[in-house]
This record gives sequence, structure tokens and C-alpha cells, in this order.
Amino acid sequence: MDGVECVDAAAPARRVTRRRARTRADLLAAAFRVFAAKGFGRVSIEEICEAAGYSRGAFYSNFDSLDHLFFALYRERAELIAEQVAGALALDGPDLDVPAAADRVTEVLLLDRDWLLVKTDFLVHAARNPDVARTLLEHRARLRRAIADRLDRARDHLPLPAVLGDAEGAAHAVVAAYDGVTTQLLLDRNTGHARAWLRRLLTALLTGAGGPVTGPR
Amino acid sequence: MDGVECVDAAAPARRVTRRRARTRADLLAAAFRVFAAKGFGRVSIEEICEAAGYSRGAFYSNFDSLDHLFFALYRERAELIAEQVAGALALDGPDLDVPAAADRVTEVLLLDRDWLLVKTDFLVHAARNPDVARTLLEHRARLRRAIADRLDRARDHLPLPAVLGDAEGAAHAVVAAYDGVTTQLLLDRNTGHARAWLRRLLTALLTGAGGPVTGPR
DNA sequence: CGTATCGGATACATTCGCGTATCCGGTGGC
DNA sequence: GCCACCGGATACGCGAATGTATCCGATACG
Repeated sequence: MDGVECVDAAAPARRVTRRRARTRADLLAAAFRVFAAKGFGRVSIEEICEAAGYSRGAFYSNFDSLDHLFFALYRERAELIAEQVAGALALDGPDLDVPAAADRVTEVLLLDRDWLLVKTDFLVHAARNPDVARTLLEHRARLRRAIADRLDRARDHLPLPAVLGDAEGAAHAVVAAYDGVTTQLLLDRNTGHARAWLRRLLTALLTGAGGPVTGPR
Repeated sequence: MDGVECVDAAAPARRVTRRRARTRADLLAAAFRVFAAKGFGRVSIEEICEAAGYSRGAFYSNFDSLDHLFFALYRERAELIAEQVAGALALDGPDLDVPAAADRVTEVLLLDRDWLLVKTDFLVHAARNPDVARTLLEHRARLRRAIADRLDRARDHLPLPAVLGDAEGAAHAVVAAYDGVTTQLLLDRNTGHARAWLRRLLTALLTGAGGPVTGPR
């Protein structure tokens, strides 16, 4: 309900002990598992502590509330994923092999069902919290930017369909396709289908291949 | 956690009193509002009763649990929406004006933010409950079927891009686009953008318009 | 108009989760 | 190796939400 603070404002130079960092990491890892399994909002603080092998005292020593932990967890993982995606995009040269790149990115984005679950929980949470939503929107904007840059770099070899507008627009479409496939994957749990569909959608959107008039590619 | 029963199996011909039906409807309507505002999992039974103007006794007389109410609520609304979509699709003749149809469907699907919120809550719930997921998948399949039928009816005037496969495949893509746009809309609350984007995506996917080789328009 | 039943209200016991205050063992600085 | 201190464990009180058992007014029916 209250705005989740992003920075520990009034922390007067906390000496980050080795031990402390470890328990914090343990709690985050356990929280990830528990959240994925039961869903945010169906999870008690004690459950997380139990899963991590600590007591509630440890929790309150490291986090202010469950919301804060959830937020921290999301930030951490999202950062990680973003780096991996950037890496997967930067792999090949100036010309872009859309299906191949899509496969590589898919590997990162669609393979970990637990992450999709937690991410969707966070989305639902953000949808009702403008402050939280802002953070998520920023992450998405960064992701779009990375994609747009990649598309721009390859715009000589890959002319984009006009309906999508510039590279930024195309990136928007890519993210939408990703979100759409995610939804389906959450329900049918068929990663193979999801990957194939994402590749299909991306090729259809980006290359406009197989259009009605165009002959056999 | 337990499988949510769809049929009231052991109900020995309950005489559906007028009064009873009314309170049940009131509870469902109130639940919709409360769920949309706070999210499933952050809502207590008492909150719903309070919003509906009844006591908890009334609730337990009409529903077994919060899960059951949520399930019933989703079924009711989803049925409603499905009918409206079918109506919007059936409107024009054998030839299909994609942007116009998209606009009409959008009107039904994207305009009610509260419904999107509840629907996403339900998605998250279903993602962890195979039984619930099955119901949602059936609804989606029915929606896809309606779209595919519509596309089939217009396949003479609207040749589909080959990458998407048959009409069923194209319908799959349409739903994915819808889901993707929904996600973005939940975050930025910009219905105008969402509608425009859905139209863009659908035209790009279905007509393959503005492809790289094709000239202006 | 009387009565039997139905539907919702009220009251209660119980469980669960939270946040805090305090304690004790291990860790790091010197 | 001693000591101060940090970090996590334990214990406690509290409030909220749940499910049930019982009561009373309304409603339908003869």
C-alpha cells in the first residue's frame, strides 16, 4: 500500500558483515522458491524463513516487510535477466539473424517458469501500485531500448515493416509478443510451443515474411 | 489448493429463492469491485460482505470458500465477455475490415481495467493450479475458435501470412497480441496507446501490411 | 392467516500471522 | 586471546480472519 522505498535512506553506513550478506542472500533465494510455488499474497514470512533455515528474527533484521523483500527480489533477478538478454542480443555481427537471436533470447526469457511466475505476481502487484509500476516500466523501457538499438544496428539488412514505425516501435511489438507468449506458457506449461510461437511471431512481425502477396521466401 | 469443483454435485434440488439469487448476485458484484481494487489474496471475506452490505453468514450460506467465489465470478464475467466478443466479430459481412473489427473487439476487451485486473489475478492463480488452468485454457480455446472461424469466413478477401499457418494459428497470434497489449496496459494505464497498439499489431500480423518490400501503404 | 422452512445476522472459539523486545552465541577488531 | 558488538533465536502479546453454531425475521405455501 505505502510507496516502497528503493533506497535505504537513513542507513548510517551499515558495516556489511560477511555473515549478514549470506543470510540475506539465503532469504532471497528461499523467497524466490516459495513465491514461485505459492504466489505472493499466499506466502507468510515464516514460510520463507523456514525454507531458508532461519527464524523470523533474521528476516526482520534484514528486511522491513514482505513487500520490501519482494521488491528487492524482483530488482535482483530482473537485473540479472536484463544482462543476460543484452548479452544474447550482442552476440552476432551487424546483420541480425532474427530466428537465431529469438532462440537465444527465448532461452533466457522463457525457460525458467519460476521466474515467469514471480514476474507475473510482480506485474499484478505493480498494476495496483503506481510507484511499483514505475519501476517495472523502467525495466521494460531499458529492455526495449536494448532491442531497438540492436534492430537499428541491423536496419540495413533488416528493413522493418512500416506499420510498426521506427525501431523503438518494433521493439515495443517484440515485447508485446513476448508478453503474449508468456501468458500462454504460464497456462499450458509447454515451453516448446512457446519458443516456436515466439519465433513465429517475431519473424512475422519483424520481417513481414510470408505475407499474403509475397511469394515463397 | 484442492481442485475447485465446478458443479454442485450433491445439491438435492435446491429451490432457488428469488431472495437468495439476489444476495448471491450482490456478493459477486461486490467481490468484483473489491478484487479489482485490492487483488485476490489481499482480500478478506469480511471485506466483500461489507462492500455488499451483508454479513459473513450470508457469504457462507452462498459459497464454500473465497476460492469458490472467485472461480464463480470469473466464469460469470468470462462468459459475458465471450458473448460480447462473438457479437462484435459477427457484425460485418463476409469481408473483414481488420482495423474496424479490432477496434470493436478492443472496445470490449481492453476498456474495463477492472476486468483486466481480475482476469490477471485469475491467470496467476491458474498458473499454479492445473485444474483452474484447464478452465481458463478452455475459455481461451473457445475465443480462438471464434476468431479462427471469423478469419476463415473472410479467407478469400484476407489471405493470411504463411508463417502463422492456418486460421487457427492466426487466431493464436491474435490472442498473443491481445495478451501482450494487456500487460502493457496494466502498467501504463493508457487505454489509447493500448488500442492503437493492438490495432497496429493485428494489422501487421494478419495483413502483413507495410512489409519491408512493399511500397508505401 | 397460520405455519414450516429458508436465509441471513450474531456471537463465539480458535487459529494464524505479525511485530517487538529481549537474550545469547559467534564474529571481527585490536 | 580478550572484548565489544553484531546478528540471529526465542518468547510474548496482539489483532485479524476464519469457520461454526445458534438465533430471528422474512417468505412462500396451504
